[in-house]
Amino acid sequence: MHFNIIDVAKKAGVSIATVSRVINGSDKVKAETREIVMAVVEKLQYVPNPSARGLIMKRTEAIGLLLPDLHGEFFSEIIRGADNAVQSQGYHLIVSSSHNDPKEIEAALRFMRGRVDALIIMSPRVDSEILLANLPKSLPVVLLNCRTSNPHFDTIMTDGFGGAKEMTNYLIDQGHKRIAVITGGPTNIESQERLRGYRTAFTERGLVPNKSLEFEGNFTQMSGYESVKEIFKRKSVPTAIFAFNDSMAIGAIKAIREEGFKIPSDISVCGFDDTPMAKFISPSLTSVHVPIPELGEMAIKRVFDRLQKRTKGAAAHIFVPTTLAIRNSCKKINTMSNLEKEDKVV
Amino acid sequence: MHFNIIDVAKKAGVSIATVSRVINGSDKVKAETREIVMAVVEKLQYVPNPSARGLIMKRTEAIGLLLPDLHGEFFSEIIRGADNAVQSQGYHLIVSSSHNDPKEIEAALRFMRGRVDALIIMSPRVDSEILLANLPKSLPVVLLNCRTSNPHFDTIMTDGFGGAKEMTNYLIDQGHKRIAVITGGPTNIESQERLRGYRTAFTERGLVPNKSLEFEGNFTQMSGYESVKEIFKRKSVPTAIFAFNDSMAIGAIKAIREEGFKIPSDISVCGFDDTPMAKFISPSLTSVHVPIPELGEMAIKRVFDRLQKRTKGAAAHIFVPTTLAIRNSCKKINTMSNLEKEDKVV
DNA sequence: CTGAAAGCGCTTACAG
DNA sequence: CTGAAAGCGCTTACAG
Repeated sequence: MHFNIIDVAKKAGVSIATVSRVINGSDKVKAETREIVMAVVEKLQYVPNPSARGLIMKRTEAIGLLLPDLHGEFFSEIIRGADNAVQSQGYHLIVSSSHNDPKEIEAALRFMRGRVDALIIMSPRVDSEILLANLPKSLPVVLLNCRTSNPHFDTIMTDGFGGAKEMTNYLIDQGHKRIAVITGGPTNIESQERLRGYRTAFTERGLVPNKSLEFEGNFTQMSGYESVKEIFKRKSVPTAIFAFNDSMAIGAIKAIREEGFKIPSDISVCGFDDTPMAKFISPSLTSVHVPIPELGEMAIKRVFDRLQKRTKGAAAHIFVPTTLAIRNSCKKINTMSNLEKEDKVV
Repeated sequence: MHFNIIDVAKKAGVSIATVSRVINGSDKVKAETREIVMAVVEKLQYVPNPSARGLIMKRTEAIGLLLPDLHGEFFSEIIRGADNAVQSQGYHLIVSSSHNDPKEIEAALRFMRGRVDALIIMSPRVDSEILLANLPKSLPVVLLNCRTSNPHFDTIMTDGFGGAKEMTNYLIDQGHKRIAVITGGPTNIESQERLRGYRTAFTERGLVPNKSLEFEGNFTQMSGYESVKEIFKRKSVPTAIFAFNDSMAIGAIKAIREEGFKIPSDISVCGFDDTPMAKFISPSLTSVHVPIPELGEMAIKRVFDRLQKRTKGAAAHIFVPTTLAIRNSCKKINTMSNLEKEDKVV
């Protein structure tokens, strides 16, 4: 049903070697011959078998992208950036997602092997680090926001520590003292970094971060919502809530309103990532801006550098700074009115 | 650097045929032999070359998913549903996105050919239909929300017409007469269906749909925002705005508020798709519920049915009904107060 | 400029 | 139960 190179060769009256040369744009083919072959290729809609090609050329023209999850806008923005960058090079992206436990990651890694020329991995779970060590040395790999103990790989790291610290400082500067955080869980490296930044902001000012204000979420809207419900069971409510991503912030906002509080006048809320959604919700969400599609682009660029041997040297470790996107969901604290609220909740 | 089947055979002291049998779980291998081979496989971390395998077996254990775009939560939810279904069968998903013009679709299709055992295609752009005709007949294909003139393919269609009609009727029942829509553009089949549903709701009641209330968006938040800005330049403001997806509804809400109107008391807003976000924003968004991850799952299920020859017969055409998710962004109209608003805007 | 032939790494009848 | 050999569809030195 599919035509192969022999069919084309026969129909064009040449050898398969010549067909191959035409397909691959070799310059040592007579123009006339090329035209004959091309005409047959067109007519037969011939496309070379990628397996046969991959087998002999050891090149697949595909880049693998391994993603942990697919909730919210964050990962689709990563894919968007990566796909654009890849397509501009005539390559293709093979995305594999929903990998949260080591077994699945291993299966995905095995699958990718031999099917891609390079790999971009986002594996924020700490315990999946070991798997990465098993990757063949010959395969260019870029680790995106992974724990970075293996210096063999190129890495790109968002400054989660700095971003969270800056945001926390911003809140403290606004007079907030009781600042709750909703994390992304203890095994998530990005969450760990952000938590470290949050705590450091306090200690650098001689304050003591209050661990009872650290709540565990999992980056979904629902977990932001539920964490806030949890927060409101406590004796005193914080004046600000810092969710470690925008999805949880949105969930938090809903819960806060259900409890009868206004944002930002009663409670300030901020997020992390600055997904496209952030500026559209109301109040518009103050968030730590991460250049998300650019992250995907950078990873792809780095991969192509490796592939084209432009960089044979040591692994690069790129550190991506974050900025504060200040909008309307946080407000300078009015100490008096806040105390009133706390009373109300007891 | 990579070991191949010959390395394993040598090290295990058997032929490559035996290694192959062990790898593929053939039952005609002595248990003892199998163990020896497996031990070597483990030690060498041997993984069969997928190109060689694909070349001879004509099976890749991958399903292709062709997506038009990647904005918002809709497509990532599709991927999520599909990936889950695929993984449960030991298969893998190859996602290719950002294909909006026929050239890119063609490139993606060519790339997929030979790399996947089946294909799921979302190509809502009308003019890309021709490309699909060129797909090899031997490849199982499921068309997801595509124009469905080619009866050769399996199709899955969301009831955009019915959903939009139902929503429009709901708004009319609430007393709305001036209901603006923000579409997804004239070449998008899903938008066309929804627009048809919207118009039909009016005509079935003996009303005439007002074309000056149809605004063109492109499914992004920003286009929802800008469409509303456009709407407010008109002499009289509608009492309800029906955005053809949730992202545009969220953009619309922002713009409406900037113009000083309240939702839903001044203007009702509703969306389409019912993405996870919808219930979390405020006011919670009334939307046409589409079972998004299930759409991905259904497509995969259908593909496996084909692959396993369970269904050799004619193509299936699955029609997925939608339901109304009524929340707090739409309100029964108060005619008086609305007239006041219209005056205010002139 | 073109063709015959080797070889990429696997699977699978075919013998034994 | 196991091995030798053919063949999947391509590319690429090697001759000519």
